Amino acid sequence: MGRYSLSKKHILTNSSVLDSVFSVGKKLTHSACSLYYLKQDSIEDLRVAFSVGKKTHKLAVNRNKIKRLMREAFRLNIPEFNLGAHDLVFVFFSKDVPAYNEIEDSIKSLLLSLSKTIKS
RNA sequence: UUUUUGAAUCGCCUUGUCGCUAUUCAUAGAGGAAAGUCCGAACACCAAAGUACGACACAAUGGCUAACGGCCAUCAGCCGAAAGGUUAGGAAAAGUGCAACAGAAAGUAUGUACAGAUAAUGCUGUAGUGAAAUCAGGUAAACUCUGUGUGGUGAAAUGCCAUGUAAACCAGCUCUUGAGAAUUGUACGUUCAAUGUUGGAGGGUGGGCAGCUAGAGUAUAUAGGCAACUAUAUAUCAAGAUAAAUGACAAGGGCUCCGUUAGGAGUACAGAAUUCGGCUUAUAGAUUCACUUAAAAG
RNA sequence: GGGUCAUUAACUCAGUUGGUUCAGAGUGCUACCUUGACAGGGUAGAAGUCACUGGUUCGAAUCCAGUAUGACCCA
Repeated sequence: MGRYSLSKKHILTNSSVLDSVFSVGKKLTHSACSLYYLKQDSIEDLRVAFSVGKKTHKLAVNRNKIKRLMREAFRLNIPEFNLGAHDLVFVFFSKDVPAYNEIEDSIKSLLLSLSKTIKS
C-alpha cells in the first residue's frame, strides 16, 4: 500500500453507522462542502464516505464525477493530517459542477479545521 | 456545385506520474443510446401452474424471427415538382348509442318549389343548410362483433452457508357441518389444516458464495433470397461493481469556430447493475454511398 | 430495480369517465359605492396557449401516442 492509497477498507458502507454519524456527529462547513464527523473507539483506522444529492445534480454523470473529485482530493491530502479513528462523511451541496482546485481547497480547509478542533 | 431525399459508419487520440476494481500478478476495465421502462423473450420460482367468465393487447396481404406491438416486400389512401415520405388501413348487411349551430328532415327519413315523365299517384333530376342529405348514409382512437394471443410474479426471482434471537407475549379461527390459507380480478375445482394456522405488537440478522457473464455473440467471405433474413467456412472474444470501481494531474497532437498573424475559445448527449431482440427519446461534429432535378450559379 | 398517479387563473380546487351547449368556484388583485378616515360590507371588472408536442375527428381541457416536471408505493 502506497502513501496515497485509499482502498475499499476505508470506505464507510454500513447504513446504521452512517445514520449515527448524521444524527450524533458534529458538522463543519466550508463553501461548497460539509463534513460530518464522529469519533469511534471500536475501529483502528478512519473511514470515509462521500455524498452528492440527487436534488442538486440530476445527471448520474455529474454525481459520479463530483464524488470522484472529492475522493481524489481527500486521498492526496489526508496524509498531512494525523487524525485518529474517526468516521467522516463529506456532503456536496452546491449546484455547480466544480473544478478540481475548488474541491481541493474546501476539503483541505475542512481537514485543517477538523484537526484543530480535535487537538483542542 | 449548392440545396433536397434515403441508407450506413464514427462518437477525439497518444505518452508519463499518482490512485481504484477484478483476477491468471501481469493484463483488462463504461455506451450508441448504458437512458425511458414502451413491448417481446431467455432464465428462475409457485403445496395444482386446472376450467370458465372477465380484463388486456394486436388487426390490409405475404414473408422474416426464439419471440414480438419489431423488421422486410407488395397493394390501397393521403402528402410532395421528383427521389421519396406517411397510415392504430378487420366488420356499420348482428345489435345499442351519439351528432352543437344551421336545416323541412341527422333515421320508426323521404317535406317544399321548379322541370321531366305518367291516365293519376308513386317516380326521376335540380335547389338551399351542414363535416355528413338518400347512398341498404357517418362515427368502432364510442360500446360492441369477428379473428389471434396472454396463468401469475420478477435477480430485491431462486439455492446454499454463516451470525443471531423468543419453541416467548396478545387476539381470532378450526378436528370433516370446512374458518382460513395456497404471490392471480371473480366463480368453481384441487391441495394443506393441532407439534395447526392467521393477524397484532415486539426481538434478531441486515454478512458471504452461487445466480454473474461465451452469447438466439461479433467480423469477414461464399451461396440462397427483390428484401428483412438464413446456411456454411474462417477468424475473434478477458467490465462484473454492490452506499456501487473505470479517476486526477501534466505534456503533445487531431477536428471545429473566431482572428491579417501571434493567439484565443470549444470538443455533444450522456455512466454498466441478470442477459438478449426491438421501439422511443437525447446528441457537438465528421465521413461514405445511392438517388431526384423544381430552383440558383457556371 | 419494479410499479401507481397528478399537472386547469397569482394561490387552493371543480369540470375529464359520458366529445360540440359560455372553462367555473373560493381566496387574492383593480375600479367604484358606503365611512370624517380605516376595517368590514356591496357592485362591477381583469386575469387561462387547460404542462408541452403530434395524431384521430366536422370539432379535443376531455380520446390516443410520445415528452417534461412533481408526488407516492414495494424492501
